[in-house]
Amino acid sequence: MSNDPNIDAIRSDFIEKTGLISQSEGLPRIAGRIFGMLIFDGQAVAFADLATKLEVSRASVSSSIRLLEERGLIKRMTKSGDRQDYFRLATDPYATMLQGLQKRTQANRDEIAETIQSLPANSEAADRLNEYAKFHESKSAAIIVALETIRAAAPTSSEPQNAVLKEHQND
Amino acid sequence: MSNDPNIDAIRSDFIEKTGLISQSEGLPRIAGRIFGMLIFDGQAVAFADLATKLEVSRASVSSSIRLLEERGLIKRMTKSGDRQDYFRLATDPYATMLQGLQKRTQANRDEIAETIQSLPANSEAADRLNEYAKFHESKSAAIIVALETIRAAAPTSSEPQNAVLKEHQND
DNA sequence: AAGTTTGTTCAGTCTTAACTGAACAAACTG
DNA sequence: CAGTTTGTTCAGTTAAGACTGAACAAACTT
Repeated sequence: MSNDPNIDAIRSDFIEKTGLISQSEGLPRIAGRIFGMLIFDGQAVAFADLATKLEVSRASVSSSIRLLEERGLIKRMTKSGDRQDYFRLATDPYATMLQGLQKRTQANRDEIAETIQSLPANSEAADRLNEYAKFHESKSAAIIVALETIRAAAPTSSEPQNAVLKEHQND
Repeated sequence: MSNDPNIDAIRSDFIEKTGLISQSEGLPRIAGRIFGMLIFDGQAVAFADLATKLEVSRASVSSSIRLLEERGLIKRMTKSGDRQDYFRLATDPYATMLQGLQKRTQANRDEIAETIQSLPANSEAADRLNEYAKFHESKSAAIIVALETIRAAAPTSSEPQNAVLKEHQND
């Protein structure tokens, strides 16, 4: 947090926003707030600080962290001389989010395509199911376009934000 | 339903799939099943049949129907000589779904843009928030592309499926 | 009129998942 | 070694919203 009370208010506000947005995308609200905090602060944040500043239990932090890690949106870091884990945004979290969304959309399309395949050849329902499949298909295609846009526009800075922190090797 | 037990199984399967897909998109499962049933059957389905065939209460049908109507995904019809309401898919439900998604995405982007505006000019957080805003922006733009694709590809048949049914004028 | 069919509403139940506190294991410190 | 800090796990609570049954109003039928 900053020493400017005004900025702190904006920050809290932003964190709440990301919490709500993430919730609408199927993540728990706390995970969204963590994500928002990492965006706003820009530096690696300590595990304990996440719990303290967001006023949630360590258990909640732990499980939300796990979700965000699994989705490739954040990275766990360590700091020599400090036993705590630190977290920062992954290198290109937005591309990764889009990629995940695209995969799920494509999976939906494939499921519908399967249903169509299993239909007898003359089935008059096939056309309508196909419309539905095409909907998912074009959604998927569009997300790929968005992915390319974002990847082109983001030659993401390769500088680590803090030389003392180093990537944690997990599995 | 058809008289072919095989097709009936495929049909039920499909209806369950649409239920799950819709659920992942923030609609109640029953609403998704109704949507799926309307896709598969192709004809207008009576209110009572929705409750019976999906084995859910009329109350659930009523509220899910309301959601689907509000989103512009289905239409209520009447049949002269029949007191029941009938339902069919709206003319281009997929375009409408994409439009809704696009609006919500754009609204998210705008909220973030607002936060950025409220930040003092020299704030070092601005760049990171802007990345986040651009993510939503390109997602929104991509959905518009999908919309155009779908609208171009769907010169939707203008023939009513059943001459006896007529559009219900609601408000 | 009384009775029926229809869809909605509302209060309450049920389900699911988010969230918590406490117990725990691992890694440290003294 | 005993004691602390750290993150995870697990059992249980809480909260949100999906779903139901019953009461209801409106539009019919007889």
